[in-house]
Amino acid sequence: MKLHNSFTDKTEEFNTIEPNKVRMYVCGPTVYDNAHLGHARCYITWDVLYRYLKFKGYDVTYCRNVTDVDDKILKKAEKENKTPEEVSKYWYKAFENSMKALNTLKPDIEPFATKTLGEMISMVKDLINNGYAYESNGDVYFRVKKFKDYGMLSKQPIDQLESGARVEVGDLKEDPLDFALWKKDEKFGYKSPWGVGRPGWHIECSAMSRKYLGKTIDIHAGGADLIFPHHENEIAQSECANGCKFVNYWLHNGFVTINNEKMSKSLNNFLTIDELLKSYDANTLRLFILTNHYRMPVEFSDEVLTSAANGVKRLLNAKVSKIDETLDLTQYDEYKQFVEAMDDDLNTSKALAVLFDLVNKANKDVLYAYTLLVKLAETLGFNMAKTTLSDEELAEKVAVISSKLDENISSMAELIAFRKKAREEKNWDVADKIRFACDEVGIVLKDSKEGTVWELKNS
RNA sequence: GGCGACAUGGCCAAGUGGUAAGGCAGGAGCCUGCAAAGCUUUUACCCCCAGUUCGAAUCUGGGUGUCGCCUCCA
Repeated sequence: MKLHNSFTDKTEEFNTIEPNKVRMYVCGPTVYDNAHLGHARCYITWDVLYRYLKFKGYDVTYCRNVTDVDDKILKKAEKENKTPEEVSKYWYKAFENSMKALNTLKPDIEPFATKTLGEMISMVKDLINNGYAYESNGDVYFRVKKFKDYGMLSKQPIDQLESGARVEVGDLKEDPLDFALWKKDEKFGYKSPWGVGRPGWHIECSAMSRKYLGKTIDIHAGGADLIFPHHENEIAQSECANGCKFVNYWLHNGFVTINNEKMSKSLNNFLTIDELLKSYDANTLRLFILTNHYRMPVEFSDEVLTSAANGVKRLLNAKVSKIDETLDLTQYDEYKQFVEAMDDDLNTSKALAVLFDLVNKANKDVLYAYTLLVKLAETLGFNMAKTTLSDEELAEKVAVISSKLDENISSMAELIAFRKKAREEKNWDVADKIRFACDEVGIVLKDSKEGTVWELKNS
């Protein structure tokens, strides 16, 4: 398969370090507030990559960190008179719930920054020892100029960066470009060889990636806004500390915009995942996101979301036939087209076209179509299961219908049989009355030549 | 100022040299007691200009417009 590598700016054949094994790292959230649609795009995109790599048969280790030490968390803690741990724990839980609601798979490893401090400190020590970093009044900074490849990822000419950099009066840095590896903080800090302080944001990812995945990894992914300075700095730290290449493939997703502006916390124009899930379901958000290529910007609008919601209906309305586990799905053209599309730098838009083609075939009773549709749709993370009711819930609904009709009916099968008889007698008043009674409890009756089936509304 | 991305039918969107996938919305037809769903069918020469080529949405140059990064940010 091919993936677009931001480092080389080329779409390259994907080769793993170890045969059949993939180690991927995704920059996770800083947990201090609700996750919004922009986060959803990022984590759904990499969820699809994770799922697809597994689908391809790779043994994948997916690591996504949780940043739980950060200025924003501390600020919030002070404001709400809580400990930083309480704040980060609360918002991590919220994040986890949102991710679950979006039907994303849990990463294999979700390290917390505060639990990886040892690795960070040892990495900073290494950098000081080999001259890439220096201590300055309790802070530790990275000597950017010493790393000759600095700017390779973001393609920033180093002199341009310098002219744009702010030179602060009384700065503790040797050079304005230098960035913090460790920051003095006597109030909320942790013990270190340089006094009490906190790690810089960039070192967290370098350390967690090294601890859990190793010095050189296959994939490192995240939002495009992390390219500079975050990922640039990670490369500098990791390669200088480890003396080897850090990442083989850098992958970045595009932004969600709203009213033609990047959706972000600072612009305060974001829609949270939880809010959105009140109006649109997880499949809808996923379809909305996967309709676009992951590197393209995506403009949010209710119109587009509604369009996605209707698309999901078409997917789920595909005529159900029995899932046949014995089929060799790989032999079908649609399977090959799907794989070809996804192999081409995750062309989900094309892959979706294959899914819709299968919907059409399923509706025309092509035997393998439904089985293949479900299998491929689930590979993209769609939930193809029909919403169902527990026996108790259904019995309750039947009881309500029964009382409305003034009949003694104890099951849906009985109800449908009762209605069938009425229809055969062309007793339309009774048949319609049953339809309306069902409708009131959220059940839709679908008549066809083969008989009548019931479904839940909006599913 | 530096670096980069994008501009395809009413909306969204794929396609990166050979005469434009797919989804949504709309029209027409079929099916249908009703309802829902479904099936068939229908609408583009791809921002503008110049160039390369037998041939370009697709390559080159110029223009216009929109967005992003260069500070925390998915």
